Amino acid sequence: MQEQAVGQQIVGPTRTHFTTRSGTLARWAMGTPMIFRRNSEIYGEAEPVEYVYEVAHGAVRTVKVLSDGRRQIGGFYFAGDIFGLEHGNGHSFSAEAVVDSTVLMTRRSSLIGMAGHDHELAQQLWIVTAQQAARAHNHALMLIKTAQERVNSFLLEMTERIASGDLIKLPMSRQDIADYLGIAIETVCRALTSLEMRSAIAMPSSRAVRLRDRSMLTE
Amino acid sequence: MQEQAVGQQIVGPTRTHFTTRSGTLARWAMGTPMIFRRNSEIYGEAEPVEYVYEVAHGAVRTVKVLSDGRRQIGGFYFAGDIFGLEHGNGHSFSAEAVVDSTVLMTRRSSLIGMAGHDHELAQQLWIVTAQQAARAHNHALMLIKTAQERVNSFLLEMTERIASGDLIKLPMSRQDIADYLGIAIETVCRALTSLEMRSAIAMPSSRAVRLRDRSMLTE
DNA sequence: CGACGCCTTGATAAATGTCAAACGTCGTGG
DNA sequence: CCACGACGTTTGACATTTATCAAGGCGTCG
Repeated sequence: MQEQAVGQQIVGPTRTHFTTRSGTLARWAMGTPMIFRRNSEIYGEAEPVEYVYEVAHGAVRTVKVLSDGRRQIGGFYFAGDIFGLEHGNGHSFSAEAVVDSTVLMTRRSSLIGMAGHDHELAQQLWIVTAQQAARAHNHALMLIKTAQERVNSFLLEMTERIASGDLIKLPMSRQDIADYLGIAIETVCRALTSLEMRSAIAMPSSRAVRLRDRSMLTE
Repeated sequence: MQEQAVGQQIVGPTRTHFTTRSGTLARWAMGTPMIFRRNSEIYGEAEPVEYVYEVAHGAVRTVKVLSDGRRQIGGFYFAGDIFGLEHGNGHSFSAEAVVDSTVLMTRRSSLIGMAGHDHELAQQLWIVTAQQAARAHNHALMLIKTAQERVNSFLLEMTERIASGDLIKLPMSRQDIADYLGIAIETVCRALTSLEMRSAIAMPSSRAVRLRDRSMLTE
Protein backbone atom coordinates (compact mmCIF):
# COMPACT_ATOMS: atom_id res chain seq x y z
CA MET A 1 0.00 0.00 0.00
CA GLN A 2 2.80 2.35 0.80
CA GLU A 3 5.74 2.00 -1.55
CA GLN A 4 6.94 5.51 -1.43
CA ALA A 5 10.19 4.71 0.34
CA VAL A 6 10.84 1.48 -1.53
CA GLY A 7 14.20 1.65 -3.13
CA GLN A 8 14.98 4.81 -1.20
CA GLN A 9 18.14 4.53 0.72
CA ILE A 10 17.48 5.62 4.26
CA VAL A 11 20.55 7.56 5.16
CA GLY A 12 21.62 8.84 8.52
CA PRO A 13 21.46 12.49 9.48
CA THR A 14 24.41 14.74 8.82
CA ARG A 15 25.73 17.18 11.37
CA THR A 16 26.50 20.53 9.80
CA HIS A 17 28.66 23.42 10.90
CA PHE A 18 26.16 26.01 9.87
CA THR A 19 24.12 27.89 12.44
CA THR A 20 21.11 30.11 12.24
CA ARG A 21 19.42 32.49 14.59
CA SER A 22 16.17 33.05 12.78
CA GLY A 23 14.03 30.45 14.52
CA THR A 24 11.33 30.69 17.10
CA LEU A 25 13.50 29.19 19.79
CA ALA A 26 16.71 30.91 18.69
CA ARG A 27 16.32 33.44 21.45
CA TRP A 28 16.86 30.70 24.03
CA ALA A 29 18.76 27.97 22.24
CA MET A 30 20.65 27.98 19.01
CA GLY A 31 19.86 24.38 18.13
CA THR A 32 22.20 22.02 16.39
CA PRO A 33 21.54 21.95 12.65
CA MET A 34 21.25 18.53 11.09
CA ILE A 35 20.57 17.65 7.49
CA PHE A 36 18.12 14.87 6.75
CA ARG A 37 17.84 13.40 3.28
CA ARG A 38 14.53 13.03 1.51
CA ASN A 39 12.39 10.29 3.09
CA SER A 40 14.80 9.64 5.93
CA GLU A 41 13.50 9.25 9.44
CA ILE A 42 14.10 12.02 11.96
CA TYR A 43 12.65 10.09 14.85
CA GLY A 44 10.56 6.96 15.18
CA GLU A 45 7.19 6.34 16.72
CA ALA A 46 7.52 5.37 20.39
CA GLU A 47 11.12 6.54 20.56
CA PRO A 48 11.86 8.58 23.66
CA VAL A 49 11.30 12.31 23.27
CA GLU A 50 14.86 13.59 23.45
CA TYR A 51 14.87 16.66 21.23
CA VAL A 52 12.64 19.45 20.09
CA TYR A 53 12.98 20.25 16.41
CA GLU A 54 12.63 23.30 14.26
CA VAL A 55 12.62 23.23 10.48
CA ALA A 56 15.31 25.54 9.12
CA HIS A 57 14.57 24.70 5.52
CA GLY A 58 12.83 21.88 3.77
CA ALA A 59 9.68 20.07 4.85
CA VAL A 60 8.86 17.40 7.40
CA ARG A 61 5.88 15.11 7.87
CA THR A 62 4.76 13.20 10.95
CA VAL A 63 3.55 9.70 10.21
CA LYS A 64 1.73 6.85 11.83
CA VAL A 65 1.43 3.48 10.13
CA LEU A 66 -1.30 1.06 11.14
CA SER A 67 -0.61 -2.63 11.39
CA ASP A 68 -2.25 -3.32 8.03
CA GLY A 69 -0.16 -0.74 6.20
CA ARG A 70 -2.59 2.15 6.15
CA ARG A 71 -0.68 5.31 6.76
CA GLN A 72 -1.72 8.60 8.29
CA ILE A 73 0.16 11.83 8.13
CA GLY A 74 -0.41 13.84 11.29
CA GLY A 75 0.91 17.06 9.86
CA PHE A 76 3.40 18.87 7.69
CA TYR A 77 6.06 21.22 9.02
CA PHE A 78 7.82 23.91 7.01
CA ALA A 79 10.57 26.45 7.62
CA GLY A 80 10.09 28.04 11.02
CA ASP A 81 7.73 25.35 12.32
CA ILE A 82 8.49 23.44 15.49
CA PHE A 83 7.75 19.76 15.85
CA GLY A 84 8.48 16.88 18.19
CA LEU A 85 7.48 18.80 21.32
CA GLU A 86 5.31 16.34 23.16
CA HIS A 87 4.38 15.37 26.66
CA GLY A 88 4.96 11.79 27.66
CA ASN A 89 7.82 9.42 27.24
CA GLY A 90 7.55 8.40 23.63
CA HIS A 91 6.75 10.10 20.36
CA SER A 92 3.25 9.30 19.22
CA PHE A 93 4.17 9.73 15.54
CA SER A 94 7.37 9.25 13.65
CA ALA A 95 8.85 12.17 11.69
CA GLU A 96 10.39 12.04 8.23
CA ALA A 97 11.94 14.55 5.88
CA VAL A 98 9.68 15.14 2.86
CA VAL A 99 12.58 16.63 0.91
CA ASP A 100 16.21 17.16 1.89
CA SER A 101 15.84 19.33 4.98
CA THR A 102 17.82 21.11 7.62
CA VAL A 103 16.46 20.79 11.11
CA LEU A 104 17.57 22.51 14.30
CA MET A 105 17.66 20.17 17.28
CA THR A 106 17.54 21.23 20.90
CA ARG A 107 17.40 18.88 23.88
CA ARG A 108 13.97 18.91 25.39
CA SER A 109 15.40 18.56 28.88
CA SER A 110 17.43 21.70 28.39
CA LEU A 111 14.41 23.66 27.20
CA ILE A 112 12.29 22.37 30.05
CA GLY A 113 15.03 23.24 32.49
CA MET A 114 15.35 26.77 31.16
CA ALA A 115 11.57 27.16 31.17
CA GLY A 116 11.67 26.59 34.93
CA HIS A 117 13.46 29.91 35.32
CA ASP A 118 12.35 31.80 32.25
CA HIS A 119 8.68 32.50 32.22
CA GLU A 120 8.74 33.81 28.67
CA LEU A 121 10.19 30.59 27.36
CA ALA A 122 7.63 28.58 29.30
CA GLN A 123 4.91 30.64 27.69
CA GLN A 124 6.46 30.21 24.25
CA LEU A 125 6.51 26.43 24.66
CA TRP A 126 2.89 26.49 25.74
CA ILE A 127 1.94 28.58 22.72
CA VAL A 128 3.67 26.16 20.37
CA THR A 129 1.77 23.27 21.91
CA ALA A 130 -1.52 25.14 21.88
CA GLN A 131 -1.09 25.92 18.20
CA GLN A 132 -0.41 22.28 17.49
CA ALA A 133 -3.58 21.35 19.33
CA ALA A 134 -5.52 23.88 17.26
CA ARG A 135 -4.00 22.55 14.07
CA ALA A 136 -4.83 18.98 15.03
CA HIS A 137 -8.42 20.01 15.71
CA ASN A 138 -8.61 21.62 12.30
CA HIS A 139 -7.17 18.49 10.78
CA ALA A 140 -9.87 16.43 12.44
CA LEU A 141 -12.49 18.89 11.28
CA MET A 142 -11.27 18.49 7.72
CA LEU A 143 -11.67 14.73 7.92
CA ILE A 144 -15.43 14.93 8.28
CA LYS A 145 -15.82 16.68 4.95
CA THR A 146 -16.16 15.27 1.44
CA ALA A 147 -13.10 14.37 -0.60
CA GLN A 148 -13.37 17.46 -2.77
CA GLU A 149 -13.68 19.70 0.27
CA ARG A 150 -10.67 18.10 1.90
CA VAL A 151 -8.55 18.83 -1.14
CA ASN A 152 -9.89 22.38 -1.23
CA SER A 153 -9.04 22.85 2.44
CA PHE A 154 -5.61 21.39 1.88
CA LEU A 155 -4.87 23.85 -0.89
CA LEU A 156 -6.09 26.72 1.23
CA GLU A 157 -3.93 25.60 4.13
CA MET A 158 -0.89 25.34 1.89
CA THR A 159 -1.68 28.76 0.45
CA GLU A 160 -1.53 30.22 3.95
CA ARG A 161 1.64 28.41 4.87
CA ILE A 162 3.93 28.08 1.86
CA ALA A 163 2.58 29.93 -1.15
CA SER A 164 4.40 32.77 -2.90
CA GLY A 165 1.63 34.93 -4.23
CA ASP A 166 -0.87 32.58 -5.80
CA LEU A 167 1.65 29.83 -6.57
CA ILE A 168 1.94 26.84 -4.26
CA LYS A 169 5.02 24.69 -4.71
CA LEU A 170 4.14 21.38 -3.10
CA PRO A 171 7.09 19.50 -1.61
CA MET A 172 5.01 16.41 -0.89
CA SER A 173 3.77 13.64 -3.15
CA ARG A 174 0.18 12.87 -4.00
CA GLN A 175 0.42 9.87 -1.69
CA ASP A 176 1.46 12.17 1.17
CA ILE A 177 -1.50 14.42 0.47
CA ALA A 178 -3.82 11.43 0.29
CA ASP A 179 -2.59 10.09 3.63
CA TYR A 180 -2.94 13.51 5.22
CA LEU A 181 -6.49 13.86 3.93
CA GLY A 182 -7.53 10.28 4.62
CA ILE A 183 -8.53 9.54 1.02
CA ALA A 184 -7.09 7.48 -1.82
CA ILE A 185 -4.39 8.92 -4.02
CA GLU A 186 -6.65 8.55 -7.06
CA THR A 187 -9.31 10.59 -5.31
CA VAL A 188 -6.79 13.38 -4.72
CA CYS A 189 -5.91 13.39 -8.41
CA ARG A 190 -9.52 13.48 -9.46
CA ALA A 191 -10.36 16.32 -7.09
CA LEU A 192 -7.40 18.33 -8.40
CA THR A 193 -8.33 17.60 -11.99
CA SER A 194 -11.87 18.68 -11.29
CA LEU A 195 -10.65 21.99 -9.87
CA GLU A 196 -8.44 22.49 -12.89
CA MET A 197 -11.29 21.77 -15.30
CA ARG A 198 -13.45 24.29 -13.49
CA SER A 199 -10.60 26.83 -13.72
CA ALA A 200 -10.30 27.15 -9.98
CA ILE A 201 -6.63 26.26 -10.20
CA ALA A 202 -3.94 25.71 -12.80
CA MET A 203 -1.25 23.06 -12.52
CA PRO A 204 1.91 24.13 -14.34
CA SER A 205 3.37 20.85 -13.08
CA SER A 206 2.07 18.18 -10.75
CA ARG A 207 3.96 19.74 -7.84
CA ALA A 208 2.89 23.29 -8.56
CA VAL A 209 -0.61 24.71 -8.14
CA ARG A 210 -1.64 28.20 -9.07
CA LEU A 211 -4.81 29.57 -7.52
CA ARG A 212 -7.09 31.12 -10.09
CA ASP A 213 -10.36 31.41 -8.18
CA ARG A 214 -9.99 31.18 -4.45
CA SER A 215 -13.71 31.57 -3.84
CA MET A 216 -14.34 28.22 -5.50
CA LEU A 217 -12.22 26.59 -2.81
CA THR A 218 -13.80 28.41 0.10
CA GLU A 219 -17.46 27.57 -0.25
CA MET B 1 -29.62 17.52 9.77
CA GLN B 2 -29.19 18.30 13.42
CA GLU B 3 -32.40 18.29 15.40
CA GLN B 4 -31.06 17.18 18.69
CA ALA B 5 -31.60 20.46 20.43
CA VAL B 6 -34.92 21.21 18.77
CA GLY B 7 -37.54 21.74 21.38
CA GLN B 8 -34.91 21.87 24.08
CA GLN B 9 -35.09 24.95 26.14
CA ILE B 10 -31.67 26.50 26.33
CA VAL B 11 -31.43 27.70 29.90
CA GLY B 12 -28.83 29.87 31.49
CA PRO B 13 -26.20 28.56 33.86
CA THR B 14 -26.83 28.46 37.59
CA ARG B 15 -24.32 29.60 40.14
CA THR B 16 -24.09 27.15 43.04
CA HIS B 17 -22.79 27.49 46.56
CA PHE B 18 -21.11 24.15 46.52
CA THR B 19 -17.34 23.90 46.24
CA THR B 20 -14.97 21.05 45.52
CA ARG B 21 -11.26 20.61 45.88
CA SER B 22 -10.75 17.43 43.94
CA GLY B 23 -9.88 18.92 40.56
CA THR B 24 -6.63 19.18 38.66
CA LEU B 25 -6.46 22.92 39.17
CA ALA B 26 -7.83 22.89 42.71
CA ARG B 27 -4.35 23.27 44.08
CA TRP B 28 -4.12 26.72 42.55
CA ALA B 29 -7.67 27.89 42.13
CA MET B 30 -10.89 26.63 43.60
CA GLY B 31 -12.98 27.51 40.60
CA THR B 32 -16.54 28.77 40.74
CA PRO B 33 -18.99 25.90 40.33
CA MET B 34 -21.74 26.46 37.82
CA ILE B 35 -24.51 24.12 36.81
CA PHE B 36 -25.36 23.81 33.15
CA ARG B 37 -28.51 22.07 32.04
CA ARG B 38 -28.50 19.35 29.42
CA ASN B 39 -27.79 20.75 25.94
CA SER B 40 -27.14 24.27 27.20
CA GLU B 41 -24.21 26.23 25.87
CA ILE B 42 -21.23 26.83 28.14
CA TYR B 43 -19.45 29.08 25.68
CA GLY B 44 -19.89 29.86 22.01
CA GLU B 45 -17.57 29.53 19.08
CA ALA B 46 -15.53 32.70 18.55
CA GLU B 47 -16.43 34.03 21.98
CA PRO B 48 -13.46 35.48 23.83
CA VAL B 49 -11.58 32.99 25.99
CA GLU B 50 -12.40 34.26 29.44
CA TYR B 51 -12.45 31.14 31.59
CA VAL B 52 -10.83 27.77 31.89
CA TYR B 53 -13.27 25.01 32.79
CA GLU B 54 -13.08 21.77 34.66
CA VAL B 55 -15.87 19.22 34.71
CA ALA B 56 -16.86 18.46 38.29
CA HIS B 57 -19.60 16.06 37.28
CA GLY B 58 -21.53 15.44 34.12
CA ALA B 59 -20.24 15.52 30.57
CA VAL B 60 -19.40 18.22 28.07
CA ARG B 61 -18.90 18.24 24.30
CA THR B 62 -17.13 20.78 22.12
CA VAL B 63 -18.92 21.46 18.86
CA LYS B 64 -18.40 23.13 15.55
CA VAL B 65 -21.22 23.57 13.06
CA LEU B 66 -20.49 24.12 9.38
CA SER B 67 -22.50 26.59 7.37
CA ASP B 68 -24.56 23.81 5.78
CA GLY B 69 -25.52 22.29 9.11
CA ARG B 70 -22.99 19.47 9.31
CA ARG B 71 -21.77 19.23 12.86
CA GLN B 72 -18.52 18.04 14.30
CA ILE B 73 -17.82 17.21 17.89
CA GLY B 74 -14.22 18.03 18.75
CA GLY B 75 -14.18 16.05 21.94
CA PHE B 76 -15.97 14.90 25.07
CA TYR B 77 -14.99 15.94 28.58
CA PHE B 78 -15.86 14.06 31.76
CA ALA B 79 -15.33 14.54 35.49
CA GLY B 80 -11.82 15.80 36.11
CA ASP B 81 -11.21 16.89 32.53
CA ILE B 82 -10.24 20.44 31.70
CA PHE B 83 -11.54 22.24 28.63
CA GLY B 84 -11.64 25.69 27.13
CA LEU B 85 -7.93 26.33 27.65
CA GLU B 86 -6.87 27.76 24.32
CA HIS B 87 -4.41 30.19 22.89
CA GLY B 88 -5.79 33.02 20.84
CA ASN B 89 -8.60 35.44 21.37
CA GLY B 90 -11.63 33.35 20.56
CA HIS B 91 -12.79 29.82 21.21
CA SER B 92 -12.45 27.67 18.12
CA PHE B 93 -15.31 25.41 19.18
CA SER B 94 -18.38 25.99 21.26
CA ALA B 95 -18.97 23.90 24.39
CA GLU B 96 -22.25 22.37 25.53
CA ALA B 97 -23.38 20.23 28.42
CA VAL B 98 -24.25 16.72 27.27
CA VAL B 99 -26.20 16.07 30.47
CA ASP B 100 -26.85 18.30 33.45
CA SER B 101 -23.34 19.12 34.57
CA THR B 102 -21.38 21.02 37.17
CA VAL B 103 -18.40 22.88 35.84
CA LEU B 104 -15.70 24.74 37.75
CA MET B 105 -14.78 28.04 36.13
CA THR B 106 -11.54 29.90 36.68
CA ARG B 107 -10.51 33.09 34.91
CA ARG B 108 -7.84 32.37 32.37
CA SER B 109 -6.12 35.65 33.09
CA SER B 110 -5.78 34.71 36.72
CA LEU B 111 -4.28 31.32 35.90
CA ILE B 112 -1.90 32.87 33.39
CA GLY B 113 -0.92 35.47 35.93
CA MET B 114 -0.23 32.87 38.60
CA ALA B 115 1.69 30.76 36.11
CA GLY B 116 4.09 33.65 35.69
CA HIS B 117 5.27 33.09 39.26
CA ASP B 118 4.48 29.44 39.81
CA HIS B 119 6.48 27.18 37.59
CA GLU B 120 4.51 24.09 38.60
CA LEU B 121 1.26 25.63 37.50
CA ALA B 122 2.83 26.69 34.22
CA GLN B 123 3.92 23.13 33.66
CA GLN B 124 0.49 21.81 34.59
CA LEU B 125 -1.16 24.10 32.05
CA TRP B 126 1.30 22.96 29.41
CA ILE B 127 0.58 19.31 30.19
CA VAL B 128 -3.15 19.87 29.88
CA THR B 129 -2.65 21.46 26.48
CA ALA B 130 -0.22 18.78 25.33
CA GLN B 131 -2.70 16.08 26.27
CA GLN B 132 -5.39 17.86 24.30
CA ALA B 133 -3.09 17.96 21.31
CA ALA B 134 -2.42 14.24 21.68
CA ARG B 135 -6.12 13.54 21.96
CA ALA B 136 -6.87 15.63 18.88
CA HIS B 137 -4.23 13.70 16.95
CA ASN B 138 -5.81 10.43 18.02
CA HIS B 139 -9.17 11.78 16.97
CA ALA B 140 -7.79 12.59 13.53
CA LEU B 141 -6.20 9.16 13.35
CA MET B 142 -9.55 7.58 14.05
CA LEU B 143 -11.16 9.47 11.21
CA ILE B 144 -9.11 7.71 8.55
CA LYS B 145 -10.47 4.31 9.56
CA THR B 146 -13.61 2.48 8.45
CA ALA B 147 -16.92 3.11 10.16
CA GLN B 148 -16.77 -0.11 12.15
CA GLU B 149 -13.25 0.65 13.33
CA ARG B 150 -14.25 4.14 14.40
CA VAL B 151 -17.02 2.77 16.56
CA ASN B 152 -14.64 0.19 18.00
CA SER B 153 -12.10 2.89 18.81
CA PHE B 154 -14.81 5.01 20.36
CA LEU B 155 -15.88 2.20 22.66
CA LEU B 156 -12.28 1.55 23.66
CA GLU B 157 -11.76 5.23 24.39
CA MET B 158 -14.88 5.37 26.52
CA THR B 159 -13.80 2.23 28.31
CA GLU B 160 -10.56 3.95 29.30
CA ARG B 161 -12.27 7.11 30.34
CA ILE B 162 -15.64 6.39 31.90
CA ALA B 163 -16.25 2.67 32.26
CA SER B 164 -16.86 0.93 35.58
CA GLY B 165 -15.45 -2.51 35.07
CA ASP B 166 -16.70 -3.63 31.69
CA LEU B 167 -19.80 -1.46 31.68
CA ILE B 168 -19.84 1.82 29.80
CA LYS B 169 -22.66 4.20 30.59
CA LEU B 170 -22.81 6.56 27.65
CA PRO B 171 -24.04 10.05 28.49
CA MET B 172 -24.19 11.12 24.84
CA SER B 173 -26.71 10.38 22.13
CA ARG B 174 -26.11 8.35 19.00
CA GLN B 175 -26.07 11.61 17.08
CA ASP B 176 -23.28 12.91 19.29
CA ILE B 177 -21.30 9.76 18.68
CA ALA B 178 -21.93 10.00 14.94
CA ASP B 179 -20.75 13.60 14.82
CA TYR B 180 -17.68 12.75 16.84
CA LEU B 181 -16.82 9.87 14.53
CA GLY B 182 -17.70 11.66 11.31
CA ILE B 183 -20.26 9.08 10.18
CA ALA B 184 -24.04 8.96 9.93
CA ILE B 185 -26.13 8.08 12.95
CA GLU B 186 -27.51 5.04 11.14
CA THR B 187 -23.99 3.81 10.53
CA VAL B 188 -23.25 4.04 14.25
CA CYS B 189 -26.31 1.96 15.01
CA ARG B 190 -25.41 -0.65 12.47
CA ALA B 191 -21.85 -0.94 13.72
CA LEU B 192 -23.07 -1.37 17.29
CA THR B 193 -25.66 -3.93 16.22
CA SER B 194 -22.99 -5.81 14.35
CA LEU B 195 -20.79 -5.93 17.45
CA GLU B 196 -23.70 -7.13 19.51
CA MET B 197 -24.55 -9.86 17.02
CA ARG B 198 -20.97 -11.04 17.07
CA SER B 199 -21.08 -11.05 20.88
CA ALA B 200 -18.31 -8.50 21.20
CA ILE B 201 -20.60 -6.34 23.31
CA ALA B 202 -23.98 -6.45 25.00
CA MET B 203 -26.36 -3.52 25.16
CA PRO B 204 -28.56 -3.71 28.27
CA SER B 205 -29.98 -0.40 27.08
CA SER B 206 -29.11 1.92 24.24
CA ARG B 207 -27.03 4.09 26.57
CA ALA B 208 -25.20 1.19 28.22
CA VAL B 209 -22.61 -1.03 26.61
CA ARG B 210 -21.00 -4.02 28.25
CA LEU B 211 -17.74 -5.27 26.80
CA ARG B 212 -17.77 -9.01 26.25
CA ASP B 213 -14.76 -9.51 23.99
CA ARG B 214 -12.36 -6.64 24.00
CA SER B 215 -10.02 -8.32 21.49
CA MET B 216 -12.71 -8.04 18.81
CA LEU B 217 -12.56 -4.27 19.18
CA THR B 218 -8.80 -4.04 19.17
CA GLU B 219 -7.87 -5.78 15.93
C1' DC C 1 -53.11 6.40 26.57
C1' DG C 2 -50.59 9.29 23.39
C1' DA C 3 -46.95 12.22 22.08
C1' DC C 4 -42.33 12.91 21.77
C1' DG C 5 -37.52 11.98 21.53
C1' DC C 6 -34.42 8.74 20.38
C1' DC C 7 -32.95 4.51 18.35
C1' DT C 8 -33.02 0.79 14.91
C1' DT C 9 -33.69 -1.41 10.50
C1' DG C 10 -34.42 -1.72 5.45
C1' DA C 11 -34.02 -0.15 0.58
C1' DT C 12 -31.65 2.56 -2.48
C1' DA C 13 -28.40 6.19 -4.10
C1' DA C 14 -24.09 8.42 -4.03
C1' DA C 15 -19.36 8.78 -2.90
C1' DT C 16 -15.10 6.75 -2.67
C1' DG C 17 -11.90 2.83 -2.86
C1' DT C 18 -9.66 -0.71 -5.68
C1' DC C 19 -7.62 -2.58 -9.62
C1' DA C 20 -5.57 -1.93 -13.97
C1' DA C 21 -3.37 0.49 -17.51
C1' DA C 22 -1.27 4.35 -19.67
C1' DC C 23 1.24 8.64 -19.45
C1' DG C 24 4.94 11.94 -18.22
C1' DT C 25 9.33 13.20 -16.34
C1' DC C 26 13.79 12.65 -15.08
C1' DG C 27 18.19 10.61 -14.69
C1' DT C 28 21.40 7.10 -16.46
C1' DG C 29 24.01 4.72 -19.65
C1' DG C 30 24.76 3.06 -24.32
C1' DC D 1 21.68 12.24 -28.56
C1' DC D 2 18.48 8.78 -27.79
C1' DA D 3 16.70 4.61 -25.38
C1' DC D 4 15.43 2.84 -21.27
C1' DG D 5 13.87 2.24 -16.67
C1' DA D 6 12.20 3.93 -12.30
C1' DC D 7 8.98 6.59 -10.21
C1' DG D 8 5.15 9.41 -9.69
C1' DT D 9 0.81 10.84 -11.65
C1' DT D 10 -3.48 10.45 -14.12
C1' DT D 11 -7.50 8.21 -16.00
C1' DG D 12 -11.02 4.55 -16.61
C1' DA D 13 -13.99 0.66 -15.14
C1' DC D 14 -15.90 -1.49 -11.53
C1' DA D 15 -16.66 -2.92 -6.49
C1' DT D 16 -17.56 -1.58 -1.94
C1' DT D 17 -18.72 1.32 1.70
C1' DT D 18 -21.42 4.66 3.58
C1' DA D 19 -25.07 8.23 3.26
C1' DT D 20 -29.76 9.20 2.55
C1' DC D 21 -34.56 8.46 2.73
C1' DA D 22 -38.29 6.17 4.81
C1' DA D 23 -40.62 3.53 8.17
C1' DG D 24 -41.26 1.45 12.42
C1' DG D 25 -39.99 0.38 17.42
C1' DC D 26 -39.08 1.44 22.13
C1' DG D 27 -39.16 3.92 26.38
C1' DT D 28 -40.52 7.86 29.12
C1' DC D 29 -43.32 11.32 30.75
C1' DG D 30 -47.32 14.17 30.60
